[in-house]
Amino acid sequence: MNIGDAAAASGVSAKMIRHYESIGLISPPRRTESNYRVYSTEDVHVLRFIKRARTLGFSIEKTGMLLGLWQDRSRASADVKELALSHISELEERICELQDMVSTLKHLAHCCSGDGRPDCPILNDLAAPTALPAPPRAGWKKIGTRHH
Amino acid sequence: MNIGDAAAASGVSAKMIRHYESIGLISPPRRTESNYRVYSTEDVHVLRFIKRARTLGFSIEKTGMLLGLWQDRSRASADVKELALSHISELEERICELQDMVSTLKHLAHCCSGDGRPDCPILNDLAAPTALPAPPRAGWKKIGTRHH
DNA sequence: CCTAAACTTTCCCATTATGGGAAGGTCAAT
DNA sequence: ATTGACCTTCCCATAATGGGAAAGTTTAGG
Repeated sequence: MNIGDAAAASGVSAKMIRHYESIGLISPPRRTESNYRVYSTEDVHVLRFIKRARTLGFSIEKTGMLLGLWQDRSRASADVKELALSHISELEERICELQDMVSTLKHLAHCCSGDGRPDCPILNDLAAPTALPAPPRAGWKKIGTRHH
Repeated sequence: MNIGDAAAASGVSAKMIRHYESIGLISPPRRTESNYRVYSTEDVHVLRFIKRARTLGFSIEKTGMLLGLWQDRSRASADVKELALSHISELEERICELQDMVSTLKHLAHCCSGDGRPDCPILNDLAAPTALPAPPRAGWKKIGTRHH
């Protein structure tokens, strides 16, 4: 099967198949005499595995680890589970960050009349002098006082 | 004030201040005779505004729009609100996607014994032949049958 | 006054994952 | 033989950020 067929059969674009090969996620397939890549149904299984892992949000690096575990018949399921759990944690952290943004924005939007008048609590919030963790370094010089 | 001070006062790194200038998000500040960028406290306000917008997850492009509205005294708060609401929608969509991943993964991890045995529902799921929307193109040729 | 440290400048490169597109070779069907 | 659909490699682009080099500037200490 050529790369286009493997792409259609796996859901991974031809472009990405070549990319995965170039970064070593999958091994280079054999080639026809005319240099076309040739894939087996086994290769397609691997590509689907990758596709599914990516769909679940695993980075390519972690996908590679999962692939390694998958192909290691003597793996411990504990290793896989650990990978999955740490990934869940990362996802949940990102969710929290996004939820924080949403709740702040919802509050601001709720307070905004949303009519033709210019006054806007959303802009006011964005423009509010936020207390920074580290205050400016020792008194800045006034601008325009330096001459060389 | 030099760029380092503006960075400390705004929470935006010097690197990013230059970057924002290069993409036109902020206007080029005047320079000293020795070519150092000079910032006013007004510039710092702008940078803080950007920082806050970025913290709330607005893309740089949308941040630029917000900045434009902020500086337009005759804006309608409805425009700002619309921007905010559409941003909220995007965030919520991303949250949903992440939550889908998490719930699938939690289910799989729950089903995984996580011990020393190799059998693992997580890997089984990843390896499961997923039904693809578009099936492979008309019957692939068997491999290795082509000779030129 | 000189030197060293701290700062600034520009420029290039890396990241993550994906796609677009060009230029050229190959294959299959008309 | 021509045409259209493939394939190949190579370069570039995205979004936002940072790292680091090489060179110039400023400032503080001695």
